[in-house]
Amino acid sequence: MASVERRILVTAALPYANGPIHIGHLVEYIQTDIWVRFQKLRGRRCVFICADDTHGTAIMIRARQEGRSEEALIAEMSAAHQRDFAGFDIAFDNYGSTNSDANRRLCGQFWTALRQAGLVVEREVSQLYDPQAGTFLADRFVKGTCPKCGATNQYGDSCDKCGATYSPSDLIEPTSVLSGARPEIRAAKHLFVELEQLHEFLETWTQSGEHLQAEVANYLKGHFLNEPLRDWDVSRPAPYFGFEIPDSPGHYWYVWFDAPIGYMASTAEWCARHGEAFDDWWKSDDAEIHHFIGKDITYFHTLFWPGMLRAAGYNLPAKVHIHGFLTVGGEKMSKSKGTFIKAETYLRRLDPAYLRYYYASKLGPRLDDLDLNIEEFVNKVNADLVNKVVNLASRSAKLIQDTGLSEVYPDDGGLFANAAAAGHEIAAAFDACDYSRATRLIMELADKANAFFDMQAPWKLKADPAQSQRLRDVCSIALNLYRQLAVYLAPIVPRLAQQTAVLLNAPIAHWNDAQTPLAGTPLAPFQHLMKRLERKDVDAMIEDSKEGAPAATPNAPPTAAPAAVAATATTSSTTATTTATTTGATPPAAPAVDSDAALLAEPLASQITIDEFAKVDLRVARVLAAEDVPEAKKLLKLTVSLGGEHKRTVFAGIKAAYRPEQLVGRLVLIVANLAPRQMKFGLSEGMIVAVGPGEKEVFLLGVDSGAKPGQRAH
RNA sequence: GGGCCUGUAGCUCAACGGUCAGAGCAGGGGACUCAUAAUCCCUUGGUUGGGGGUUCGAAUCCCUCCAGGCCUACCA
Repeated sequence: MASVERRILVTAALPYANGPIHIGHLVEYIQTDIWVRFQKLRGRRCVFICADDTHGTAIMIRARQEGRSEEALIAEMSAAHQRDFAGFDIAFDNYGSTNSDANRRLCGQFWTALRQAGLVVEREVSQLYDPQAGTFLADRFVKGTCPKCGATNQYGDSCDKCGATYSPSDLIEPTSVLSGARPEIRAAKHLFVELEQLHEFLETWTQSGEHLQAEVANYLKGHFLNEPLRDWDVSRPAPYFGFEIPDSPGHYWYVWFDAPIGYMASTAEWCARHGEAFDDWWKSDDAEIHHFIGKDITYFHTLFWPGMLRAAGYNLPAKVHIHGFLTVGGEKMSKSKGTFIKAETYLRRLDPAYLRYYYASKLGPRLDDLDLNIEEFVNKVNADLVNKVVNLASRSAKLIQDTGLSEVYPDDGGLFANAAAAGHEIAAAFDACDYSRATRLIMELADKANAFFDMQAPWKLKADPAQSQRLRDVCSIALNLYRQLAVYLAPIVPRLAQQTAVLLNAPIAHWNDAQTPLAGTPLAPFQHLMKRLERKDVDAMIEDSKEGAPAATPNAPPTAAPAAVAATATTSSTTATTTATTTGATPPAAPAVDSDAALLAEPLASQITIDEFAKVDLRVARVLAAEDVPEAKKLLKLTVSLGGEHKRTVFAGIKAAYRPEQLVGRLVLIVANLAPRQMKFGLSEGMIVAVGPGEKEVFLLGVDSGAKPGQRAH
C-alpha cells in the first residue's frame, strides 16, 4: 500500500473536436473513469484530467467549409463532448482545451527545452499544395487514380482496391478534395525533432517492464527501436489552425505536438482553481501519471511523448494503459447498420449504467478488442445487474421495510466475512484494470447471497409472527451482502451506490464500507433501483443510429441546423415522440390550406415605418450551451454566439417545448439589441425569436442553409 | 511485404508446465413463488484451430500450417 501522500494523475486521451463522442470512445472514458473512481474510493488522492484536442488541418478545413471560425467550431464541440461525458457519469476533475493560453505557454516551454537540448533540426519537405485553397495537403486530402491498378477515386497514400502504396504525387489525375483543383508540388521548411538522440533512454524506459503492457513493449522493440528512430516532423506551414512557433513565424506546431501537452495545460487549470502547485503533479517523485489511451495512438504516447517529457525535465508516465477497439456484433461500427452509435443517441434511450457495466465486464488489462454483442449486452446486464444484484435488494428490503435492519448483525455462517475478504482480490483486479475479473468475482458473491436467501426462505418466515426476529435477521444479512456488492460495484455504477446509500441510510464513501456490516439502521421506502434493459429499446437506438436516420447532433453543419430539432422529431417512426419533437419539423408535402385561427387569436399590430422596423436588430446566433433552470417553470438558460468571442446569455421561456440538448449547436434568431434584463436567475442579454401560443406550442425560427452567426435580418 | 496479438463448450470468457480443462449465459429436468417473468437445485455439452516436437507430464513452452483482428509500409 502506497503512502497517503502519493498523488495519482490520470488522463484519458483527448477527443478530437471534429466529431461527436460515440460508444467507441466510451470504452476508454468508462475504463478510465472506473479506475479513477476506484482509486478515489480507496482514499487515494487522484485527479482525472482531460480536454478537447482542437488543432490541425481537419478542424481548419471543416470550419472553413462551414463558414465560421475554428474557435466557434471547437467551442461547440467542447460543449457537446462535455455534455455527453456527463451523461455517462464520467467525472473529470478538469476538462480543458488544447487551444488555451496555458497550453500555448507550456508548448513554448517544451520547445525551448527541445531547442536547448539540440534536438530540433530544419529541413525542406516537398508536398502537394492546393493553389486554390491556399494550403498544403495531407495525403488523405488528395484523390486520384491508382498508378498500379487504375482504380479511380483513391486516396493519396494507398489504394483500397489493390492495396498498393505510393506517394500522392504518383497518383494519376490527382485532385484536391478541398477545391477540386490539381495540386502542385511545393517545398516548405519543416522542423523536426531528432528522436534518435533519445534512443537509449527510450529503449530503457519502454523495455523496463514497469510502464507498458508486455505486448506493447514488444511491438515498440520490434517495430521502432530495432533501427534508428526517424526524425519527427513537428511543424506545419501556414495556414494551419494551431499555435504559431515563436521562433519560426509562419510555422505552426503540428497537432500531435501540442495535444499531449494539453494534459498538462488542463492540469494547470485544475491547479489554479484548487490552489495546487503544478510541479507537485508533474515534477515530483510523489506523483504518478497514468495515461489511458487506445492502441491506435500508441506511438505518440510511448515514444515521442516520453521523449518530450524527458527533454523538458518533467515526470514520465508511471504507466500507459492501452486498450483495444470496439466492435459491434464482431464488426467495425457501421453507420449504415446503425452500429455507429453516438453517446447522445444512446442516452436518449438507455441508462448509462448498462454500458458502463457491460464494458467493465468485458475489459481486461490487455489490448484485445472489445465486442459489443447486442444480445449478450441485454442478457448480461439483466442477468447480472438486475436479476442478481438489484433484485436481491428488492426482495429483501420489501420484507423488512418497517422494522429496518436487526440491532445486532446476526450470525450468517461467515458469508459477510467471506465477501469482505474477497474485497482484497476484487480491489487488486480493479487496480490492475482487470475489470472483467472484478465483475466475475463480484457476481460470485451475488450468487452466494441469492443462494443464502433462497435457503432461508424468509417469505415463509413472514407468515409466522413468532419468526419475526428470524425474518429480520435473514433480510438484514441479505441487505448487508447486497450493500457489499454495491460498494464493490460503485466505481462501475456509481448511481447504484448512491441509491443504495439512500435505501440503507448509510453513505457509501469508501471501499472499506464493505468491511463492516450495518446494524440497527432504518430503511428508506424502497424505490426501484434499476430498470430491466429491454431489447426493443436497444433496437430503437440502433434504428436511430442508421445513416439517413436524422439525429440531433451539434455536429451537423449549419446548413442542417434548422433540422436539428426536426431530427429528434423523427428519431423513431414507430415510437411516440416527445412533445417538442413535433415542432415545425416536416414541411407539408400537400398544398397547404391554413386556417386563420392564429391570425384571429392575435390580430395584426398597428402599422410601422421601415425606420421603426430597423430599430429592431435581429441576428442569427448559434446555441453554444443550453441548460435547464431547475427553479424556473418555463426558462431555459442559453449561451449563444454571434460569432467569434461575442457570446450572450439569454433566458428563453421554452422549457416545455425543448430539451436543452436539442438546442445545442443549432442556429436561432435573437433580438440582439434588446436592453438586458435582470431576471431572478441572472441577466438576460437578448431574446430568442419564436412563434406559437406558448407552453408546449413554441417553435423557434430557423434559417435556411448558408446563414452564419452574427448576420442581421433585414 | 514487415510486425504485434488472438484462436478453449452454441455465445462471452477463466485456468502460476502438474489432481477427471472450469464459470456465466443459452439448452434440458426439477423446486419455489418473497422479488423487476426474477431466484434456487440438478443436468447436457469441449480430440483446448490443424499437424509436429520438447517434457515423467502441454490449453500453457518450441516449430509449422490455417483462420481472425490490429498496427505499419519514408510528414510514425
